[in-house]
Amino acid sequence: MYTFKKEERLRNKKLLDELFHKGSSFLCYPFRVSYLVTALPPGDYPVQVVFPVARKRFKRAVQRNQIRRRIKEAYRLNKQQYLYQSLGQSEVTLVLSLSYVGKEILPYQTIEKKLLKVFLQLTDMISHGQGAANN
RNA sequence: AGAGCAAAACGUUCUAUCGCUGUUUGCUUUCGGGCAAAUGGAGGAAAGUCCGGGCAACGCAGAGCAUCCUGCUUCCUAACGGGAAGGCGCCUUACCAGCGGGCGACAGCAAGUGCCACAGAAAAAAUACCGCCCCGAGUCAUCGGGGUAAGGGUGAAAACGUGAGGUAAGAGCUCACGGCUUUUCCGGGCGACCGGAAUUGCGGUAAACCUCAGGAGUUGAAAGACCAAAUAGGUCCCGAAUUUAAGGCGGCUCGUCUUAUUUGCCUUUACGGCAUGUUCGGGAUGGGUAGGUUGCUUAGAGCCUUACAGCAAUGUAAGGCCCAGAUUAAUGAUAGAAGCUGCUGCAAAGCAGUACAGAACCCGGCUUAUAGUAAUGCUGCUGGU
RNA sequence: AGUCUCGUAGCUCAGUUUGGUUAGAGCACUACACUGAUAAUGUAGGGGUCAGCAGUUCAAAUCUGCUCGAGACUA
Repeated sequence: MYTFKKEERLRNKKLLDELFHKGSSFLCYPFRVSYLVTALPPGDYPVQVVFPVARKRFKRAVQRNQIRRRIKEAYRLNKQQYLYQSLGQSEVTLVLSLSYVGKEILPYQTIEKKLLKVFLQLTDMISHGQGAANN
């Protein structure tokens, strides 16, 4: 349930390129969210995700690790309730990237709050896009 | 006792909940895996990439030149630009000596070449502004020629320093003492070097060119080795079809017309066959790409303890131990408690802080960052003036 | 993980090879002149920790070491 295994992480280089070239994106501070609806056969997990933190913004590897771990933790604890359920209704698979574009390291509670907002906005856009395609 | 400097060593711990990843064992499986349990999971610098190795691929007859690096001696080491001990120089109370402490890119400028701005007479085989001395001229103001580096002044630096002799005035020109230096000899030391005697000489600069001595093949795990599906193309084999070139026209993946004169051989010609070229289909083969396995992480220049050798760096022997292995990249998040430091407070307690920083093939160093602890040493001692 | 280059005025660059006299050039900025006014032009002027810290040297932007920052390359 609250898992985060290899299969949930985006590990394919080609898919990653495709995501940034063809995918849609929006900004929800402190995240820049890119996503792509794929035609992959849905396995156990409907979303493959990656959390990039730019070296330009944070020089030290320790800082980047800290941010990435906090985002990962927030994602792990909340994805089932807020993301998978709403996606399960529309039966799509997603490739997702949550880029951190903030200038300082935010505390965990703030990150979690923002991430929930991102989930809300994302599911809204997905369902809207599906509806438009059907029409 | 406090403060400052140097500095070996250390550089948080525990509990709960939810996770990530390696290994082992068990169970299970649709043979891809899944589940459960046990157990391991960042550093003193993992950093900078400044040196040195291992390892790997490629290259390689030998010698010289070029380029780059190192530079007191001996030792340690797999090796080093690292370390240890020693020598020498500088600093350490007003001076000297010895000891103690700190620092030192510390071979050679007496192999050659170059450079030393401005100032100053002169910056190196020299030179004369003032001054000093001699000679000549003179209208007695001075002028001309010569000698002179002792004095003035300049400069970061001025031809070794002090005293005496000497001289027209001077000058290592000569002598005595002293400083550094070359060569030779004697003594001590493995050696750098030290002490003594004689002797040669006296600007600086080699992080200037250079000389001498020693060293360096190139490229780095994105090195390299292997695997088998899919896709595109290469080569070979088999089968089928077809067979020159240029131009024009039309309904333009094709047909037709004109010209050159009709791919080569067998054959009188046609048909046919073989070769060549093109197209299609099938098979084989080796190479490349996304991917996977390996290199790779239990067995080494490994860690801990003890003994011995050595002033020490370090070595030898014995016993014990097994200690991260990710790959869009794990080693965590949250909450609470404790420890340490500072402030407030009689106290209880409260508040604030808890650094620098994240493995990526592996080691040995160096350098840099670092909250807070901290063994130990020094910040001088002795003698003489 | 590895390799290499660069850092000089507000901006773009010289100067670094071979150390030396006041670190220059263009654009930009300020003042004045010209004009009814602006632009252009002319004259004058200000503005530099030569990325930082040490060392060598009489003397360092230049030579040497270390640090910081920026950029490029190796698939």
